[in-house]
Amino acid sequence: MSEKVITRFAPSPTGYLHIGGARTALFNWLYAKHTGGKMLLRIEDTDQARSTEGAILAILDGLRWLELDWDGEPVYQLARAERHREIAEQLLAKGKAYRCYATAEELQAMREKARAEGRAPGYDGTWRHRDPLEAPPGIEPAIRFKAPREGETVIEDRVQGRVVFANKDLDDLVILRSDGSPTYNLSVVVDDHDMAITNVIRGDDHLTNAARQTQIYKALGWDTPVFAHVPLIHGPDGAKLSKRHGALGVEAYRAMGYLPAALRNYLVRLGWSHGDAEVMSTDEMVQWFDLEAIGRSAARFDFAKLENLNGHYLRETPDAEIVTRLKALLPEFPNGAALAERIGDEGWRKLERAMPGLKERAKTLVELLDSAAYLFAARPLELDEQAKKLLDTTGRGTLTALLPRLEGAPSWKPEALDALVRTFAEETGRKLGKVAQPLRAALTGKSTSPGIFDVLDVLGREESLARIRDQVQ
RNA sequence: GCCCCCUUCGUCUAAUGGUCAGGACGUCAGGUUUUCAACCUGAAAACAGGAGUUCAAUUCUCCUAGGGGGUACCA
Repeated sequence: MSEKVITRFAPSPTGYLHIGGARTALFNWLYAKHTGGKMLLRIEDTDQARSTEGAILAILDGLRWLELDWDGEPVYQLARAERHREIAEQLLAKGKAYRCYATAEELQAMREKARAEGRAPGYDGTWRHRDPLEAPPGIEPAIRFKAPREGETVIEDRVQGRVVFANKDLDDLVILRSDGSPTYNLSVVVDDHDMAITNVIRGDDHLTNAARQTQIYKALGWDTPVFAHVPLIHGPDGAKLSKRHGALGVEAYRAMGYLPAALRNYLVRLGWSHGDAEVMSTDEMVQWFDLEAIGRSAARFDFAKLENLNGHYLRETPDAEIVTRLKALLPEFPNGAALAERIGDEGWRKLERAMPGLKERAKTLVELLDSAAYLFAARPLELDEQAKKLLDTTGRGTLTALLPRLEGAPSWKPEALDALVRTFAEETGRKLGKVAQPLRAALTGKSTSPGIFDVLDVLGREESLARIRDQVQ
């Protein structure tokens, strides 16, 4: 009878939900779904100086946007400090921990000395056996865990394999600060135990912590969860992911116009694979995901691949949904409010009708909206002097000269252009000689390249295309 | 410094004690397309280096180099 899997995602709210955290959350979520278990969420806010309410909201928002749901209410670690303290006292009572009266300066000196001697820098255990009566007055003690000094601590990691640490390299870590607040390694152990976590899936920057935590589990007589330490994600240059690269919050990816499904698909393939499968549905991911297939080396973040994937998902997304997402995205643009006003209901309708032509050439929602700018541009268009001169003379021949200018000068074949103008005249019910004005109104100059076809898309692309083909032949 | 982890095309990765080392993104060249995009076809592109084990190593072992993580009264 196998226990039901319970994973957890445990971010510390000191910033946004970054891309590495998002992948960790995804892996936890996938593993929980795959095994029919649960994923819990724990906010590790014990660093009160760095934790912020805004960061908590950003993380919850990010998870929701990525559609990674968690079970139950989030657990706030800070609220459990009393319980952590209780366990620290228990350890103290059992002689598995002790009070340490060393000052910050003494600790500093200790580290330097150890380093100079080529030993692992760490607490030397001075207060392990020393009589508390010798404690200097006025110093509040911290409580240190009495780590084993001999032998080794072994972690059977589902990703990293068997990792062995010599106990002599692991010092007596502080579990309760002199101000009475618990430290990370204690809180994590107690919370994971109390929350009945069966699988800890996290970044491999926690590998050493896993060893220390294992020691604490043992001292407490608790079973350790199954560990899986996944490699970190690096920037395009191979260095640690920083703000300079892709270490943006997921909300930045949303703002750049990526779809959650695309981001999930991209992220899951970073460090994990299932044969040659590249594009996979969430259901497939859940079905195929497993910890053993996670690689052991760090992966670099590659925007080009994300873009490609996003374009793929964009093309598969229903038009109406794209419009909905665009509407939701608009407020995040610097000129969002103004743009929203300019578009209006009519604009959204036009946009949805033009969608088939628009979405197949955009890689992101932002690009898509950008290329649709002609639909909502202010009229009349801004034209340069030469274009105006040409317009003034009107007539079909002139239009032929004008259009390429509007287009950013693609090379139109005369007969195709003629057909286009003809089509446009028909569609709009104008006489051939009077097409310039309305066409000018339909096009929008400024940004990007509107593309005559996009105008036709509004009218009904398929039909227009067919007519042009007929006429050109 | 010390401890731990990693190393297959530019990038993400697959596979294997004997393979033409596979796929995807990107790149390049064609095709299709009135532009762009998409799409189709094709091409270039990798086992970090050195020992050892073996009839045979990309695959197993060791060393070196390089990269990464940790080394707090941060998480």
